[in-house]
Amino acid sequence: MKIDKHNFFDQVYQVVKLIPKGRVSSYGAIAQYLGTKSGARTVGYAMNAAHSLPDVPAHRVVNRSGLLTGKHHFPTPSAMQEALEEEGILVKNDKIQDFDSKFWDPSRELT
DNA sequence: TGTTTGACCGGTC
DNA sequence: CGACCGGCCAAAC
Repeated sequence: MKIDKHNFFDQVYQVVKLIPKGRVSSYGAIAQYLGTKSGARTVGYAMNAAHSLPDVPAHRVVNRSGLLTGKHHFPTPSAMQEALEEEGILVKNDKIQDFDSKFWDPSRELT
C-alpha cells in the first residue's frame, strides 16, 4: 500500500507518525506545517480517520491548550492519558503539564 | 452542488 | 489562565 498519498489525511498521518516519543504536538502546528495553518479543524477531522493506520500516535496530538480533546474518541477515555503518562508526559485533569516544554512543532523541528 | 460537521486557532477582555 | 467570538479548511451527507 502506498503511504504517500496526496490526500490531506495521509499528510497528517505522516507528520503525526514523526512525532518523537515523549513529545506532543498540536493540530494547528501540523496544519501549518502542511500549509493550511488555519485548517487545524481539518487536521482533527483527519485524525478521526487515523484509526485506519496502526502507527498513528493520536494520543500525542492535542489542541493548542494541551488539553486531551480527543480522549473521548479513543477506545477508552483513559487510554490517551495513560499513553501520554507512559511516555513520561504529565497529565492533570485531562491537561498536559509543561505543555510548552513537551510541545513539538514539525515546522520548527523538521524545518 | 450546497449545507453541515468537526479531536481547532488567534486575538481580545 | 480562563472565557467569548469570529474565521478558516477539508470531508461527508
